[in-house]
Amino acid sequence: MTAYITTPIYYVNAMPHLGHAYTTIVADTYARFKRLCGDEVRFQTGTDEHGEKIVQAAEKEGVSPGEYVDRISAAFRDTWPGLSIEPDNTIRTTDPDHIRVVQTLLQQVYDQDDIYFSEYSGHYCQGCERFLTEKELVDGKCPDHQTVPKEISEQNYFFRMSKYQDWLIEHIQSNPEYITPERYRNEVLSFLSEPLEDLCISRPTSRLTWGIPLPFDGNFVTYVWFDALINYVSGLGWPDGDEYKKFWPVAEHVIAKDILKPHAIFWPTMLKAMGLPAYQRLHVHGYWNVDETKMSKSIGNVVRPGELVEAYGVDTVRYFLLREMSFGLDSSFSTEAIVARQNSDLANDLGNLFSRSLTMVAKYAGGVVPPPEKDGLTDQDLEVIAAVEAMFERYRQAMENFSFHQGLQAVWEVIGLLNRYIVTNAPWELARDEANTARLNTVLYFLVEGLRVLALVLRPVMPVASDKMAQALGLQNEMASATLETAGRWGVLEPGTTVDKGPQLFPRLDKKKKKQPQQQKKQAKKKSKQEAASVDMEGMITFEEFGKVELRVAEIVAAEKIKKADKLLKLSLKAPEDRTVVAGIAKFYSPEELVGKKVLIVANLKPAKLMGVTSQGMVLAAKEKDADGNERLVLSTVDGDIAPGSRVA
RNA sequence: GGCGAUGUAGCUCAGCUGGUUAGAGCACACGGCUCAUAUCCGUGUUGUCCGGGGUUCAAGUCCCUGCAUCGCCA
Repeated sequence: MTAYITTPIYYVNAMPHLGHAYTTIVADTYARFKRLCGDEVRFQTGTDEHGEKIVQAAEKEGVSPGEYVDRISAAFRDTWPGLSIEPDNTIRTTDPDHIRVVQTLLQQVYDQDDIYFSEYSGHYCQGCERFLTEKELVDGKCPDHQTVPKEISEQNYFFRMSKYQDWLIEHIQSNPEYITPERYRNEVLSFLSEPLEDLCISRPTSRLTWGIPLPFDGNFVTYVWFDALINYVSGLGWPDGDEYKKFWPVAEHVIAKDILKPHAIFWPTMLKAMGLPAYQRLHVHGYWNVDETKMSKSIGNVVRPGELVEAYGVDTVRYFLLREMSFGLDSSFSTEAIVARQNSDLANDLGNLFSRSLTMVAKYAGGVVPPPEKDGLTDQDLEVIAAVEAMFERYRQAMENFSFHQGLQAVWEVIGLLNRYIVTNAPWELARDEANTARLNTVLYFLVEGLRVLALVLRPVMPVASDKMAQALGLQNEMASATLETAGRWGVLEPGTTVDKGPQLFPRLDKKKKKQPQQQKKQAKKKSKQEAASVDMEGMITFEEFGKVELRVAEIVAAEKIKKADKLLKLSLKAPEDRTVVAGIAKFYSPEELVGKKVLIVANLKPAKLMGVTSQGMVLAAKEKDADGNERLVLSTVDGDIAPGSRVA
């Protein structure tokens, strides 16, 4: 059996963060799991290095794009070893081999007339690196970048994606596992229920030169997806490479939900057009929220993988990420949560089980694994065997389906059972009377054999810890080559092995003195202050928290009702930049009377779409209810004339 | 606005095709043990299973509706 697992290639306009780490850890864990199953595995990650944003980022730093991508892609590659991530290949879209493959495939698709030349005009936003539709614009501006897009009319090459729409729908419907979890499969099918447009795949060199030239027209470079997605086959040495032949038929991709469309729609249709078989499975995961909010550079809560490892150790980080997130859904990351997992799951349950078991083997059996009795196994013994076997089954199934949290739950049930087994069998009491030696030996053997099984199944998730466990059990050589086939059942451990407890596997973290990742120190300090305050001042916020809210004076320059919404008005404000804000005041103010008023707004509120209009902030108003329960709403304003945009504090 | 998902203990979540007293982990309280990393084991508390209606002998589980949150689309 073979397996091929990939991560997306990461765009090198930013440094690696938690999200990159998670995707790659998932792929690495799956790769290790498949190896544990005895499969021949190839695991590929890499970096996406072309495009306008790269050119801009390089310019900003005063270096050439080439130098820039060398540096950032190296940062990605250097991140992986610290996370126990061991890819077989780290591809770069600037690799000459990759470029050659992209050009060959482009030419092929072009020759069969699936790429055509056409004129296109529209609003091009440089920040987004794409054309925006009329509907996306807010007051003629890009809602994300607050800039007026350029009117560009240009000719480009298009891929006839629409031609393959029916095939794709059929393919997804007849392959239920093609896109998982199911919610994303449904999302794609729902998207495909509307006609698909063709895909623009080029940029004129007048605008962008940092890309792969189209083989059939030197005035253009490839734009994004043809360049990026093809990495999955170019990295295998398509068309003649042994790797390609061996691994492409079993390809599986891991992605985050933000790039679902390119992977679930562009890529399969591209493959179809290129005459290559479809990949087997696409695994889509959610986002990590950090302390309840979305991770973002502007909020400054970006979590750096290296700092996490420094603070908690690689095994805890990997375990936490895989255990905490239900694959497919969003999850929250917080230092509290990771400390809780480390202490309760790893230190108390698993670490302590190792420690107490091996101490007893040392104390009561001279540090050598004693033989179990041949007969006379008790119900407890049989329960352990049955539980371990059931766990193997569930574990296998769960890992195979990317339900890592469930796989780990299954493992932890065995850990719990072994801890109970110790109490019910009380080896320290058996040790008091030599008549019980045979029984004591059985109990000790069962414990160590249980530990061996744990070290085995935890290998894909916590490779370093698994090595330490194997070493403590005196099985480092056996474990290195073990598979579920050869070692994944009860009773494989040979009596007579010398065990050596070694240092603590997972130290408990003192909640108060816990180590903090460097960049989170400030935040944490702030937090502990808040916590202290919250003890006796429920509901109060700190000055810092208040400081996060940016209040400004804004002048209303225009107002109009939003169709189909009886409460909402669309306001155009000057603050001092132009912005659009949707306000729920239509029942209390007419559009006409609002123009010219100066109101207070929250200027740094996350933009939100209301009835199709993107609102960039909110207008403050006072609300009251009279005795009859009728609501009244009055806009807030300032006492005196002041320039729009003035900060309120 | 269209389609879809979600809403279960203080927190994070399991609950498949409707079936006896609704579960797990964490947290909390009490008790036990001493091999162990002040760890482990046992017992216990907390739930209008989002609200409202309906189908049924029986609904957290099905249907309708409302609210909230989220996603995709427009």
